Amino acid sequence: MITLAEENYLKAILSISLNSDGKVSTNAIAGEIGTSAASVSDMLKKLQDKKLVKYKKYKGVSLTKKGNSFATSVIRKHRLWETFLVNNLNFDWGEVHDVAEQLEHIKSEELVDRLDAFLDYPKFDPHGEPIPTKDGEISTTNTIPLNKLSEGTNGKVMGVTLDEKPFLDYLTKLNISIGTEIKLLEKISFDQSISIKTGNTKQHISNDVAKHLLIKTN
Amino acid sequence: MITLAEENYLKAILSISLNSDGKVSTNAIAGEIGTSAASVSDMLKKLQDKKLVKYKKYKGVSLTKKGNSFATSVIRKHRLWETFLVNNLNFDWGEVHDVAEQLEHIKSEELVDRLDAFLDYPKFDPHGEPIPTKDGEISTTNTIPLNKLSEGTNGKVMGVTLDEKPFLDYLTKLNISIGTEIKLLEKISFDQSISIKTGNTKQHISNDVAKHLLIKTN
DNA sequence: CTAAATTTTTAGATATGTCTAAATCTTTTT
DNA sequence: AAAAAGATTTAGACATATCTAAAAATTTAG
Repeated sequence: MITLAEENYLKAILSISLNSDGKVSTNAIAGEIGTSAASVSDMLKKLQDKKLVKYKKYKGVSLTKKGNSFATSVIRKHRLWETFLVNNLNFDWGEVHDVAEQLEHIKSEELVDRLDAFLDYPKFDPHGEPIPTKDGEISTTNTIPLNKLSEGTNGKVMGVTLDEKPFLDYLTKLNISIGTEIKLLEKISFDQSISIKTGNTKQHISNDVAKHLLIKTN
Repeated sequence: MITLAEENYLKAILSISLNSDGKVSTNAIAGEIGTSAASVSDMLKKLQDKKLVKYKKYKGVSLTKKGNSFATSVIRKHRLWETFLVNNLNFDWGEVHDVAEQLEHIKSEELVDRLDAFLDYPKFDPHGEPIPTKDGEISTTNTIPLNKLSEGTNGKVMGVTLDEKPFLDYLTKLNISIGTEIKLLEKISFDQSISIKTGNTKQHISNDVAKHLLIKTN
């Protein structure tokens, strides 16, 4: 049996490896989970024993096929539950993360499958993130972060890559959500901040915000 | 913070005290939870420290107002989730217990309230058991167990008091569910088994089955 | 290419919740 | 009312998952 803590470690390792390449470091995991490097070290040994990760001391870690499958399944559950919370229980997209973090650990294949059917097999969650299928496939989209666009380009917001309330609340305040049309007006080289136009409004946002907005160009 | 194990103990204590009076014994709790009397003893001390139960060594235990409130809340969540699973995810009434045992521990007031609204404030769960309201009120019904009815009486099944798959599957096989009209034909004094008529079918069931069927007489 | 800085691991504790076996208290039986 | 039976508690372990502090390995910098 896989425990709740183990599931969280696997999910963290998968998250990190999706945004970087090569082995995942102990410190990166500690940062992601919010625990000490010592605890991570301990846990990596346990995950190794269970054949969920490949781990060499001081050399970082990577998921085995089995570990990847568990991690993907947790992400699938998380995103399906977020979809349910927003679509059916009328939660705001900034309010669902913490509850979904709990719901993702409910153990029942049948439940996940039926929830998926109830939601009519959604492909993306309320943040525009792809929902892995039952077989673990994650659809990719040809989107790029807003901060990588060149000046004068038009596009549409397809997703956000940060699921934290302060960030999502700020986007709501800026009138930005999934589907919003955005034109990149100007990039300031000094601090990488950018000017954008949404509707008839000109706004200025930091690079930290822009890098978490996934854009599909027109 | 109240832990998952503590919630289960409180729920068990409430369940037992609803079906008996006076203090709840260590052994009864051990039986309900499926653990040893020693573990129960340990846990009762912790619950006492948290002011969730009143406990005197060797003298049994009872819930404080605070403990009762937590326990009722867990039962509320359990029954709301069972309702969701049956009504919306098309689970059979015998399949929902184990999943609901997990879902009942999800921590979010907001989630429970919104689920309640989504389900349109149901008063009874799929087994006919009353769902406590947000303020902890549990509606009572004037039903009696089938084995307490007198011969010749007609009535309708309003609920079952056992949420276990083998029992519920057997009822399904007997064509008995919530709403079924039943006439008690004969009580056998030897083993307290009874003959009943449902629709045009005569059937014979044991006292163990009959005592878990709640009947409202016509 | 050594020395300092950083990262990672080990060692030793702590908290939770469980267990078995033994001791103690309570209830029942004779 | 003493002995036996039953229920409950204590004592001592164990597993999980965490922590801090110290040690060891690796990486970076001069």
